[in-house]
Amino acid sequence: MERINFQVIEKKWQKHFAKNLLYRKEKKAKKFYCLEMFPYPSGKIHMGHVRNYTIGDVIARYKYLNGFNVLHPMGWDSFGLPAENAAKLNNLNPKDWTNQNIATMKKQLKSLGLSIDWNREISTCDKDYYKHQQELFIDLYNHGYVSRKETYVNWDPVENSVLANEQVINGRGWRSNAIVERKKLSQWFFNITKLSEELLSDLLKLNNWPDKVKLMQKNWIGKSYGCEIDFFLENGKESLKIFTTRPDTIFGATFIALSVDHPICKKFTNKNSFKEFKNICSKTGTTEEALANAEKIGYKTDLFADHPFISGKKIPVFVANFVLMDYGTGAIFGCPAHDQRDYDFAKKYNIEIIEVIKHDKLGKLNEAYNGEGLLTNSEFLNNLNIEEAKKKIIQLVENKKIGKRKIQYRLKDWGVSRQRYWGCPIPIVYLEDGSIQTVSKDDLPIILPDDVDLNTPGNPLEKHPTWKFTKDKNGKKAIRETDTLDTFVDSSWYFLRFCSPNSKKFPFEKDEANYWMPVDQYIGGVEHAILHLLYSRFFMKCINKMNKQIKYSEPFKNLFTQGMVCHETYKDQNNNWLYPDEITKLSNHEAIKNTDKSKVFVGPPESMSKSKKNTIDPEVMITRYGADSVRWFILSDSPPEKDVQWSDQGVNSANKFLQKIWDLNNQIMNLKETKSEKEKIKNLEVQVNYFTQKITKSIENFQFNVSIALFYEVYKILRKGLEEKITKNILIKNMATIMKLLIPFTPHLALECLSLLGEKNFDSWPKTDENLVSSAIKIKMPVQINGKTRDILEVEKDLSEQSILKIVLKSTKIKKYTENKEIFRTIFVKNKIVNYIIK
RNA sequence: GGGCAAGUGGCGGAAUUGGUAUACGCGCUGGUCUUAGAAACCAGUGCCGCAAGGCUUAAGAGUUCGAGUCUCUUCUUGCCCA
Repeated sequence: MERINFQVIEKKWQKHFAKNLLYRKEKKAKKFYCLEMFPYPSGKIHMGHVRNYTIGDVIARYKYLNGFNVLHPMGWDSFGLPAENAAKLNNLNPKDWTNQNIATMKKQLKSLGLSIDWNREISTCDKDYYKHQQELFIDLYNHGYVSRKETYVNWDPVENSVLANEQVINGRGWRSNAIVERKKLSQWFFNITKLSEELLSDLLKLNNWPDKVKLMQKNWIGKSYGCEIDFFLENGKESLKIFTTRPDTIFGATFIALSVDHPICKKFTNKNSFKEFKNICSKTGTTEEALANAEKIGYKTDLFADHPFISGKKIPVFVANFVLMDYGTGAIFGCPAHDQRDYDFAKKYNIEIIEVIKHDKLGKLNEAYNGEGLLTNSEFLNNLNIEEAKKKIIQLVENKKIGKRKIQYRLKDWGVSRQRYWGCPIPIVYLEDGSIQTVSKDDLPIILPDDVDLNTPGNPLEKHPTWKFTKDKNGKKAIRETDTLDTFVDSSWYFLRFCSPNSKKFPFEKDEANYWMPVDQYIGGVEHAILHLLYSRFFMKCINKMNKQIKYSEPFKNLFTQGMVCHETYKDQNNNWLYPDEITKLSNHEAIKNTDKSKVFVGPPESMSKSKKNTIDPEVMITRYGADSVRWFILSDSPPEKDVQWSDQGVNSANKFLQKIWDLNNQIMNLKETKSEKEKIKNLEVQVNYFTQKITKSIENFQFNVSIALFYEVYKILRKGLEEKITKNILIKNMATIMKLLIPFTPHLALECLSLLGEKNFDSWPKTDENLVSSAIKIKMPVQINGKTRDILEVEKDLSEQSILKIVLKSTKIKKYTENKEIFRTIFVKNKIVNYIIK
């Protein structure tokens, strides 16, 4: 068997891909924008990238072969903290480190044979990119989508720096291990909450997004209906506006809790006891989870409020650590019987507990009850269910003019300030009189300085000797904003930039954006289900509103979330992780360490990560087996939306099969002229047509693992055709059909085979002859007795019940069961099944 | 604690959506070739049984001529939110 040299043909065809893009000359052709989430240039590509970009490549090539004008670009999400850390470690500039990684990874991606249009490559850390981002920031600012607010951040006192929520682990900084504090800082925000309702309701339009992702976004936005109610303080002049989603429990209200930042707390700021309390509060983190798990503590004020529906009832006012100023009104009423936090709080501070919802353990409460039930102890609300009671009480509150029904969202504004160097500078200056100005668009880009000191803690731009000193539009002294933008901003509009990546004037050219957008197929990991996708939707909506010439308000028409790539983990006797090539497997569950032959503990497959050392380097695999084999394997073993387990045997067998295809192709070409009967020819053509249909359908359904199973089957049919010496031209024609179907999966091999077969047309998808298949193909019809299959008939399609029954009568297998028995019912479903019910 | 998925051989997984369960691949077993290994090829491979046959889609019930697929209960495992 002649073996193919993958390295040689892959290089050859990759040169071809670099010149031949997936464009149609006719601009009239229907467009298809295929986009995979762009990578962070961390150093080398990993198997997750291989899977993501292979899936995208199959779709892009398939659409192209079906006549679409395809946009399939790639870029780099190249700002972010890892570059700063790596730069410190290696004594490099983040820019150099990043660009080195980009060069490496680009070469690796090319070696996969992806159909990417590299002319459109963008990099978010490139000033030509972030210049336009600064412009967008100014536009958003001018349209009221940007604001500056004081807010609490996670502050690492050792690093002198703000931490993102995910950088806080068990209340400590991920790097310094210092206890994280809450610190109030002035930060820039994108006012995403202005569009909460639209972001929620437009989810209904996204018919081709996974339900799972839509649900996650829905929960994240968290729309709830509630009520604001004024509680008057004893003096009768001042009132506290509280927000609640459970107004039905108002008769169970036994205390009021305020956020430490509530305006009324100014009354106590001089008291030492309050200062001390506030200080303790600042020690808890800012996440919802941190607050939920933190011990509930309160500060009892000397204030009392009047219960709005029970005359004469006084309710104590507390300040509590679990009430947040940026949710609702910063004040709640506590109903300990039916809210666990309130219950914990009431137990601790000896507050009255009144149950107002009937349930099994009424009167014997040992935790809050928040299930269904009828109202009790609630005067005019008694015996209503929760929904009825909510309606009635809100009506009364509105009648009494002490509050109103209110819709509340869990979604918070998007804080975009980062006290970091390696990010997009914010185009804002501060004047000496304290006023704030946006930088003139003519002065963009504001370029990051190269000469920064990353080795002392704190914000590098702030400490730069000269960078921040500048002048405003009128020549007045000014200081630049030294925070940079969250890197999620960079990825919130890159899909628009790809439409016209070289535009000097605009972030994107309107005509190009209107032609290519929305993205027809977006592919990426489910880990971006909430933030990245929500922020991108927000940007698209803002751009649509700010500039009516952009037609679209949703960026991604179809979304596909692929699963992760997993591998077993290995640990040695000392509990250290081992790389797969440091061990030798003896059996499925046993392995030994290569160095000292000691026993290795084999762990279950987990998603590949450097920390667990269960990674496989794609470059090594591509060198060993070729890109086509790696692509083939990564698609073959699992449905794309599920996790896949990497297996060396799997990729090896992929390689073997591709060798067989190559061998078959050669044998067909080397065949001496043959001639066979018409019957055999027809049979082969029917089969190839049939598989063409099935493979096409499986691609449309994103079932690439099924496509691959079908290729194995159709290979056997062609191989049989060769052995039966079917007419050479027919074999060539049918082999070429299958090789065209193979282009999206293993483009190098498929194109090499096609060119040897003498095929000139490389860019159309095989058409199938539906009639040929349906008229010629015999179907297998199971014959059941009492629902159990007893025989399988091979019959022509569309036979009537009568003709089928005639054939059934001849079956000895069936006779055995029907002899001397009464058939009292026959079920016949055309082309499907016959079922006799006998006694 | 709440919500959403999912559970099919030794393993990854198929099943034209209610109609042959276990396609295809891996692994395993036996054989051919080879000095040997690798590779290649042939045959077998859900379970029980010598066989006829019976059983089998996490467990149990239900609807149906017929259930992996629909309904209910229970269990288990993931993911998201708390």
